[in-house]
Amino acid sequence: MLVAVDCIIFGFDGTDYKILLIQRGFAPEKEKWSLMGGFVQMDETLDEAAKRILNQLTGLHDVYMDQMSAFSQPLRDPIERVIAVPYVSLIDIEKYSKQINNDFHAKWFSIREIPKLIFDHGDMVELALQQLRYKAALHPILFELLPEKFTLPQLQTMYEGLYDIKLDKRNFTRKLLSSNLLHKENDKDKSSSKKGAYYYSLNEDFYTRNLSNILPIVSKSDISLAAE
Amino acid sequence: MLVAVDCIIFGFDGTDYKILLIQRGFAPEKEKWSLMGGFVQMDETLDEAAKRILNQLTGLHDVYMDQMSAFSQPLRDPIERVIAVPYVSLIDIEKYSKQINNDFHAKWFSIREIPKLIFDHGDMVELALQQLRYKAALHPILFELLPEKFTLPQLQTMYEGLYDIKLDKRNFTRKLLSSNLLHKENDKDKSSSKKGAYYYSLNEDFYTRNLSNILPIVSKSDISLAAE
DNA sequence: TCAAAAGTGTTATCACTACACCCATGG
DNA sequence: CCATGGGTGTAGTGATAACACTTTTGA
Repeated sequence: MLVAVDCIIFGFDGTDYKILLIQRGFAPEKEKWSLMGGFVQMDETLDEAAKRILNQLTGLHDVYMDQMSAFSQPLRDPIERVIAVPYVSLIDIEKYSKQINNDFHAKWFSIREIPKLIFDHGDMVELALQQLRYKAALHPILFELLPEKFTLPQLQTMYEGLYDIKLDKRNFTRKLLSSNLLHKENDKDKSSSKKGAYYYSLNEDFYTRNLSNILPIVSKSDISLAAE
Repeated sequence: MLVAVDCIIFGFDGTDYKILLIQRGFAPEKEKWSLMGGFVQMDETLDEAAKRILNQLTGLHDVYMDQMSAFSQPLRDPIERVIAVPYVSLIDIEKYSKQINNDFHAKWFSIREIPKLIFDHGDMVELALQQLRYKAALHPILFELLPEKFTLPQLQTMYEGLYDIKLDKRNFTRKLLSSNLLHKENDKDKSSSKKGAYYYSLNEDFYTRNLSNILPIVSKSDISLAAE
């Protein structure tokens, strides 16, 4: 029996959530779009395999990764029995584009326009999104999608996009600022307005201490449909 | 590479949380205490394997089961490479004792007195408990541990035991009753007091609809230490 | 009759929601 | 000078937390 790891790699470009897909260079399903994946080697853990595979594609290290439930339908891969363990990763889309590895013909797709994927990769993506919505409502993980410095309007757009909701600017700002997660910078981002929006950065200490704590950003009613 | 499933089976006896362990009848680690487990067959999914293995030991069907993250240290099993996928199950301890299968020398252990387990099973149990605490704080899953009819004091003891906290009886009652999860029966349980406590049963419809929704029973501060 | 557990209300505090105007700037 | 997006405060409402006495009944 083989065990594989598949990476669902999320990015956010300021407007849309994207996932990174590759075009398979080998049979079966050559040329079809697929998640980046690979077999687990005899001397590595699943986490190590996932890191290795993500690094192969993106060149990135130290990326947020989260193991999902295994996919184990006996016939999910028509050639042989492969149990797949998907990993959700969140990356800063800008960091990636600097380190791109073109061997895999990778491309970002908006999550609203995902092509048909091989095997059960489509289900994996759907589940990954559900889980992202669930988890992001309780824990401040979405910061992983942003660059070091970001603005409050960017942050808000990111949350609004994930749940397809409108949030109140004032309430959102208050909640985030009172969370102690943010550190205000002195400079502004003027790319999207004339006035400019102040940059913020993560309070790293506080962030790592609180990643596993419950710290809801959106309200319960917004996530009820997205439960794990 | 082999893939195995291990079952962490929780029960609650009215006072303590217990897990069901077996005494291994074969090498390696013969006679040592261990989780009930088994290899995944070529024609079954992981969920099916977990159900099969749980049924072998307990005789039970339709049990709450939840897949955890895989354990994949290359040397976790000294004989050969086995990736283990643990499953948390919650069962009504009374139902089990009626259907006990003695082939496996199974025994309930209080979670405060768990013996040394083989391989990394001890870590699995610890992680399972953490996850149970996390999940039970957000979703009404602990009912799976109780018989059809139960009392509010029982329920409260169960929550208090899991988090090692004291809850206010009035606030707890109010929260549970306002949740719509419970249906009051006409009879009382007189086994633990002279006055007797009314039995309640689950509103099944509402329960299944809301299992995946967020419905906190204990407060955030109680679960912060137990995050996934 | 009394010991032991069950049941029941009220108030204060805190978190969440809704809502509208002024500010700064580049063009 | 004006169009555009950024920034800020307050009041009402609902949820949570703290708190103590009465009821029932078997022994």
